[in-house]
Amino acid sequence: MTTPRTTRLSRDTRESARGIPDATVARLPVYLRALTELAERGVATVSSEELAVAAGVNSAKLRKDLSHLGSYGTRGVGYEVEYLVYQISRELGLTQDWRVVIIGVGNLGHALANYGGFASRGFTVVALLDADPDVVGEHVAGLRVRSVDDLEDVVSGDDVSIGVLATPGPAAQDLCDRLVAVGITSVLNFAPVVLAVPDSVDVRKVDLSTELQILAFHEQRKAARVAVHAAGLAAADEDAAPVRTRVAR
Amino acid sequence: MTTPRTTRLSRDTRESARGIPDATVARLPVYLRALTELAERGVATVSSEELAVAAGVNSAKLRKDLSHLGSYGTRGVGYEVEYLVYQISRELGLTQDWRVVIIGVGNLGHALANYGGFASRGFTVVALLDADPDVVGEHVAGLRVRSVDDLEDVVSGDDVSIGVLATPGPAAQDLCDRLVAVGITSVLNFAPVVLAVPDSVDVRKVDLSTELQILAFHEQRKAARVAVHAAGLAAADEDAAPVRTRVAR
DNA sequence: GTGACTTTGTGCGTGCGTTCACAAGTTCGT
DNA sequence: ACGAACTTGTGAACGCACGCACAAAGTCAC
Repeated sequence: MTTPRTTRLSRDTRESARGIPDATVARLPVYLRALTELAERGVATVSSEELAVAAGVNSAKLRKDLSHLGSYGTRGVGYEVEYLVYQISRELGLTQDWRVVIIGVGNLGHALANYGGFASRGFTVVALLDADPDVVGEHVAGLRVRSVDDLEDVVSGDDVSIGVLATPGPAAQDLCDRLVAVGITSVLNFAPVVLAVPDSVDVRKVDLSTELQILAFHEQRKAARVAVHAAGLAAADEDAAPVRTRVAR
Repeated sequence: MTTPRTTRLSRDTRESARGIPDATVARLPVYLRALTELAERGVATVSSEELAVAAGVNSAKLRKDLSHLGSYGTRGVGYEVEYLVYQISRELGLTQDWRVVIIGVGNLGHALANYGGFASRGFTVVALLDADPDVVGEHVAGLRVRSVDDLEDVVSGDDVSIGVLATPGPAAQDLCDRLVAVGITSVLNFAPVVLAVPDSVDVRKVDLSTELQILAFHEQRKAARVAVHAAGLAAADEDAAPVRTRVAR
């Protein structure tokens, strides 16, 4: 979701050779994390039911997801943890190192640069860029912050494939355009804007404010339901009637 | 998706009177943001097509989404921006103030506490909690960081309805349990763990590492496709033959 | 080797979400 | 007043995803 959810990731809906459904891909990292934990605890084998509980999904769904990667389980036994970790990692492309550039070293950029989860999974932050001259030159997470003016140099020179935008909203589209122009094809966007990119570029958006608003909606609905129950059905009818007038405006 | 997807938000699938599909709810904040921008630019009226472009969705989908809220458009004209902003805000529950507590004031917690998008949309951070004695007592975003020991006091005393977990993974489940115990029914989880909660509690998870891994998958697939094309169809056929399984699977 | 037991892999029905395409309603020019 | 142009709201078709339920395949005890 997704959702949070996704932006333009299914430009090619044709079921390709190893066509793994997007919904499955989105869950693989969760499985991977659960499996890694199991491995660290020394667990050698796991059933779909156990893993499903750990990942917070239905066991049938888990099995179907894994079946898209191949038949890596053993009936009557389960899945070998280490082996499955490797297979999922390979499928996700985590057996190679991905070079990442983070643009925007404010509060969020700091957090991202220091986030251990990146480095631990084959992602290497190769550069931090910021537009603020006061920030440029600072050392964050072992890297010297460089100016956004160097964007083209950094991305072209080094073999960077993923750009992370942690800037204020207004700056994001321009920087995104520049990233795309230098050949970046994957962008993780934390700025509160909808980025326009060519079809060949994948964008995923993470929006804190959006998530809170979705929670607020459900929270409100829960509160309303309780209120209706408390007030009885008569009150609910009163509410429903005026809504019809509102349709006519 | 997206994507960052959702955890157990459809416990009650029954299409209620105002039953708005989850997929629609997830997009309303995006529409709201686009509309707010238009309003600030002084735009009075917008067509579904224009708004759809601004929000990065299909115009038919946009119209269907909005139709779930009621008939707020005018045929031949479009939607009145201010009015639509109000209607969506009301539907999302943003006309009331939601009180939020942030737990974990590390890099990410700092970023969250200082994030303008919260306050601007009816969310008030009423407390920051941390387990680290060195952090407790610091002032962040105009609030004094308090100890997690005060969690129960803070949440019960004040009328807090949403908890944000920005702690390391291992601490999250315990803190979540305590939040639930004191009556919190909505949790936004940044910790890299799958939280176990009662059905009555909504959890949304934001996972930076997951997002990057999904991007890596697509990036890898793009690279693979290019490689096949570059190698020519002969090579592709060689591949295809053994993978006749590819067709029949 | 055989039968009881466990667990995977998947065919199938169902429901949700997306998109098309068009009727219904509104404005504008003449 | 009327027709052309526009735009919303929605019926209907389609496709994807989920989850049930079971056959296939393996293990274990004896």
